[in-house]
Amino acid sequence: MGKPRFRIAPSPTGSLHIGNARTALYNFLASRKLGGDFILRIEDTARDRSKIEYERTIIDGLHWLGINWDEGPDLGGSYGPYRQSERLQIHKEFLQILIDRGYTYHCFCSREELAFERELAQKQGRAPKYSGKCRDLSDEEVSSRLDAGEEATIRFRVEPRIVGLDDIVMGKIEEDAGLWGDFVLARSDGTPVYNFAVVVDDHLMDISHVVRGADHISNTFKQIMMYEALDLERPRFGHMPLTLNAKRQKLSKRDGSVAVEEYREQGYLPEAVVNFIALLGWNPGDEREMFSMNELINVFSMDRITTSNAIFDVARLDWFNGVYVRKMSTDQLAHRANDYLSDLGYFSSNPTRSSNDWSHLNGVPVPPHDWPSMNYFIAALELEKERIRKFAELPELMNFFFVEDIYADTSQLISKKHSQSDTRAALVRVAELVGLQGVNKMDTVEKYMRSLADDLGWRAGDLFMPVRIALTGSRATPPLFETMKVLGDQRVLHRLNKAVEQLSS
RNA sequence: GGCGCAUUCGUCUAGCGGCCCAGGACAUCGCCCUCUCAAGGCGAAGAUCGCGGGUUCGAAUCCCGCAUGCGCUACCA
Repeated sequence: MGKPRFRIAPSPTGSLHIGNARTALYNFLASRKLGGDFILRIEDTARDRSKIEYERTIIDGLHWLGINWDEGPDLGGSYGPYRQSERLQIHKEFLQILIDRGYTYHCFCSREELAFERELAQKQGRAPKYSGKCRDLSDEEVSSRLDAGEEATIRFRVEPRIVGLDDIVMGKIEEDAGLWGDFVLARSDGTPVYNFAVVVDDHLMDISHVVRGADHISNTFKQIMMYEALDLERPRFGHMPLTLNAKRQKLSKRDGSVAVEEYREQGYLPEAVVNFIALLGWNPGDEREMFSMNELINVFSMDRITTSNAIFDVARLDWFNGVYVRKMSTDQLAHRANDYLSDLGYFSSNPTRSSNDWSHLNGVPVPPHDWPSMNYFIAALELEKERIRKFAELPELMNFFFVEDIYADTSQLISKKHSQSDTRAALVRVAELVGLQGVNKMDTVEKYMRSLADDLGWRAGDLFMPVRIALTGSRATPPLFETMKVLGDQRVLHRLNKAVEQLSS
């Protein structure tokens, strides 16, 4: 046997699902850890649900996460083609082997007939398995019905016995094939069914390890039987537990954010998503929990994959993301945030490009003005950095840095402990102070502000809050004086005066 | 209904016969820090290890039942 070869075989029936991403990640990690190959195969078996644009989304999503493969529809490779739909001929050849060896038979039962039988069985409390009605049709009958143009599927003759496997994560498991009934290998239009195609493809692609979701366990038993009928060496199988939603069901499209794309859109960092997902069903055996992709490759091992399903808890993802945000250099963070915001049309370091402004967030229609430089953005971001959980929060958090006029609620503007006119007078004095001192000397501004509060007989906090509201429109902001420094004299004065004006009426 | 797999704090998990009347992390709550919000520090609360039987001197850990959950049960993948 050659080197370890892993694969992921998503079907392009939707964008990259979080569960698929996790399966991909584990396969990727295992392949890198073992110095093997990782293959992407698109399971697009000619179906109404498969769409080529989803293939693109899946590839993009995987790349975004930092997962790369050695062979795939986009890269090629010596085991191609890597789209299942392009392997039809190959599948048919292998199907012919099975037919020649007598493992199959033609089935003329109609879908309606089958559905009816299934329903009946359900109603009577019997296992709904195929009756085997067409199993022993004579060769003459088969060929004459075929000649007459009757449609037929090809079924696999299941010989009742116990099928067992030694699963990488589940251990030894088995199932009684006697319960199955003969299953379909090829549809009446001649196209092979997934369960058969995987076997052929995995074999031809020399896959050594098939690691996939536990929802494939039943399939695996059937596939094992086909490997044997085809007389092929089978790969090692590993079935990993599923990712469940908060209602403890298999994560599905209706659960909202199940697509990796959505997390990207909400401004999560891919390294945080990877870290979080890696720990959903696997752990290093000690209490470490922060891992870069490379560290994951180093410590990953398949025998530490958990056996029970895990619920996807966004709160934990949020925490991971916050940690990564804080850990990153502000420069780097700024570039990432900038890209994110630009994509949303919010912000561009190139002033001529965007016509968007930040002000729609509080409903005040202010035209864009004074387009900030990257340095200004970085300075502002530096202050917000430890308050960010994901980039989607950025506009709300940083809004006040970028609009000309912020909206300050008059009642919020008035110090809780003091009257409107007293607050107004206090703000006038703050404005004088700023006008005199300049906001850049932050340390002294703070000193002066504190002594001003003393003069007024106010507690410092009672003075700072109205100023904060006047400058930012919010009660929750970065430290006041640093914020003033970033805003600069002009903005600070302008806003202070506005607030004074507002309090005058 | 049948079959398969799973079952430790709300969530992710550690644990593979004595170190566990169960450890860590997220979330929650409290305190400290503090100009607000965060971040950070400290602390609290939170799991009769799904239930019932065994085995054993001793079980979260092994065995058997039951319950629950999830998955599969298609001419879907």
